[in-house]
Amino acid sequence: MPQKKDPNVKRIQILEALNQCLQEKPFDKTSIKDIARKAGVNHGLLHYYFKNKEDLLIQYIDHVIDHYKSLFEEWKISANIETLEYRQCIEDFFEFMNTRITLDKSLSKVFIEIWEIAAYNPNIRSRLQAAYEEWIRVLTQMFAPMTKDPETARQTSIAAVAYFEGMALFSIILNPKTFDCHDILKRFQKKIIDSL
Amino acid sequence: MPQKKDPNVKRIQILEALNQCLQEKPFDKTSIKDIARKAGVNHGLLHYYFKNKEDLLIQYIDHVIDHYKSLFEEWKISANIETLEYRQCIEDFFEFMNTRITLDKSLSKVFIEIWEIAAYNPNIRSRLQAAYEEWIRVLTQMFAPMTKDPETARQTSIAAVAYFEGMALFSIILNPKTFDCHDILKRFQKKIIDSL
Amino acid sequence: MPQKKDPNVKRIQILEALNQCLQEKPFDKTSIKDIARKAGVNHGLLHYYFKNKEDLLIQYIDHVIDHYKSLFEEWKISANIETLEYRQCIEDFFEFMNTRITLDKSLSKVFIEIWEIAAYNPNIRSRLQAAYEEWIRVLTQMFAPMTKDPETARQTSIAAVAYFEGMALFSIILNPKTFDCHDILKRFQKKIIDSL
Amino acid sequence: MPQKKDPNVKRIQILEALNQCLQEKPFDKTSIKDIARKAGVNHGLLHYYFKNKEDLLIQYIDHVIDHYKSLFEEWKISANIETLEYRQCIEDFFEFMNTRITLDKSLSKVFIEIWEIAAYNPNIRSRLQAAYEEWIRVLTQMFAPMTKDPETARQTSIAAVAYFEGMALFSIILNPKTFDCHDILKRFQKKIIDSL
DNA sequence: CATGAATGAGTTTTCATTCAT
DNA sequence: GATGAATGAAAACTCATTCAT
Repeated sequence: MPQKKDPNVKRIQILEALNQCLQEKPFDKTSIKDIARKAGVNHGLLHYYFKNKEDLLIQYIDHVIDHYKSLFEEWKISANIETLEYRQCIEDFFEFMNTRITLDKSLSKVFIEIWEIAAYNPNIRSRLQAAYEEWIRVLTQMFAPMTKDPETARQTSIAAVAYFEGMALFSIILNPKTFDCHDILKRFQKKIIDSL
Repeated sequence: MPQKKDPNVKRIQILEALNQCLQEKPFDKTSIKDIARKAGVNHGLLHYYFKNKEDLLIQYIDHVIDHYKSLFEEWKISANIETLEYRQCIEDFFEFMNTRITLDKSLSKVFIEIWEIAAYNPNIRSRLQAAYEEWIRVLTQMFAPMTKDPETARQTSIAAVAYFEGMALFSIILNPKTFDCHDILKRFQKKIIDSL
Repeated sequence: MPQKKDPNVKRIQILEALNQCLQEKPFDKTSIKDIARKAGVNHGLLHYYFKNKEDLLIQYIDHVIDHYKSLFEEWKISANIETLEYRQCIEDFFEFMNTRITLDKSLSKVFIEIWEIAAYNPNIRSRLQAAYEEWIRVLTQMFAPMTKDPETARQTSIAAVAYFEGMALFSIILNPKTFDCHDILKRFQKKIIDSL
Repeated sequence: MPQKKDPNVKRIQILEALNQCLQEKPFDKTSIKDIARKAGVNHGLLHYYFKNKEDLLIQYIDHVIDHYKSLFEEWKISANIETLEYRQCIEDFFEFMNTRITLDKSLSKVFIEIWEIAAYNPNIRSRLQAAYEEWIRVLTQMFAPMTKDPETARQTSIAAVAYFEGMALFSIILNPKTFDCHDILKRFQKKIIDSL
């Protein structure tokens, strides 16, 4: 017996199709028909689920950010934060970040695309800002017990996230043969912790 | 009587027009006519100076990178590197980077656009790689005398440049009221130097 | 317990919804979904009650013409025609026309739309012709006792109806502040009667 | 040797193509490609000469109204108005109206279309209003010397134009076999003149 | 060199219609 | 009867590119 149709199923199927398309072409060069083809649905249907291409984009970016967040929630549960020392907790978190986010090439590629869109589109930018602010806030809370003042914790967080994003960028842009991304990430994460 | 015009004059006029256009719209949404209008020339002429839109883009990116490099050459001359201590030299270079490049918002905006294009276009990507490689090499040479081994110098360079690019990104994406970009840049540049 | 619903109830509900839609947009720019929304029914249902959009249009126009006719029948009953003089009867009829039809702005607006459709669609045109023919016939009968020959009565009827339709058009198209539609209508209706 | 190209030549060629299209289909059902085909030009060119379909429509309607006006100017010159009696002048003008405008079926068909568009589009409506106001003003000036007060002249003009437009409508909508449009027009034009 | 008219491919979007549930 | 997901045709519009002048 077919279960009751959840309109979200197809909505997410389309968002995932867009995600795949963004591995090949930037959003502006990806046509509605490209996405529909990849999703295996009729292109007209995209306009049934999404008001227009911009709406699809916004929902996609929210979806990516949500994915990000749920990865973090997942980690929090499995990491048993309460049982860890401050330092250990940060180290674990960095490792989670590295393997699940910063070095996830398809995620990084998508994020370069999102940065560019956000640079020109204030609506998208404010959504992205909120996500970064939250990420920075989480990190600030982790750093706080180890720093002499909250401002230092916040500044370190911003610098750390900037560093991660720069490395994510390089993982896509630079020739992977010429440097070991994970290695460099870890080395300077250690320095960040030591410097607190 | 005016002597024969240098075809480069108009070529660069067009490239600068594109630069201005990119402050408003991404390349894919900027039409040939937009650029021609901003350059004050007929749109048909763009196809005389550039084979096609992609060729214009490539020449533009080369032009941006050249601009970058000449900024650096300029600094090298005015900084009297030979007369400086290692540490002082690096500090001066960082300050030059910060004020002339990383915190130049219009340059950062353009770079976000170039990253995105490079992420999808191997031809552009290899050009961008070469520029980053050179930049990293310059920094590595500066760091080398202060580190115990060349690998450390190179890794530190990559991490430093990643950090700068991340901060450039944040200067465009994040709300400028919520953090002081220059302040954070300087603070962690000091840490980088100390850690060598 | 509700008895079986009369399918006509919903049919007319849809036709009335179309009538409302036509106050805002022409038929070609009114979508099936617009009409369904205004009628408070599912859009798929429109294809149960009407073969297609053209069929809906035809039924709508028949419905408007029927409405017209029943207005007239209503008037005939309440006016006690038999008790009136010829002249009085015509004057009363004109007044009924003016207030209930010609100066009913929403009706006039719909009629301008119907004229346009009829101009291009022979099927609609023949329906509209029949309605005008009947209207002209009614008027001819009223005029006949006062004219020297039936042909004069008929020609006067046609001219009179053309005049009314022209004034209905002007009530929608011209700036209402620049002329008093009712005033002009009455003045020349008097002349028509006098000229018989 | 080809004469210098006047961009108006092609512009008007396109407007005339639209005019032909409007004999077959209403504007909303006429596609840009239909018009381009009839004009014998590429459809993309229509967007070169006209900002969009609405702009094309507006220019078309202005063109029709201008055509109307130049017909009138032409008549004024050939009619030797100054040499005519008031009554003769009006009679001549009515005859000009009948043969060149009211009974020009293709013009009437187009006007029914314009009425409909004007009923829904305030921009078009105000253009049409201006044209009717001018026409009414011209007629008012002709009537004025023969009426006891200017208001009567104006009201008679409005009624007369309404009558002509109603007859133009009937020339398209009613079965031409059932009445003689020109005959009826003339008969009641005479009555109008007599009643002044 | 410079102009701007002309082309045609490609894009988003709308919408009547169908149909399984 | 009623619903809403799904389809596909057709529309307006954009734009890089070409080319005659």
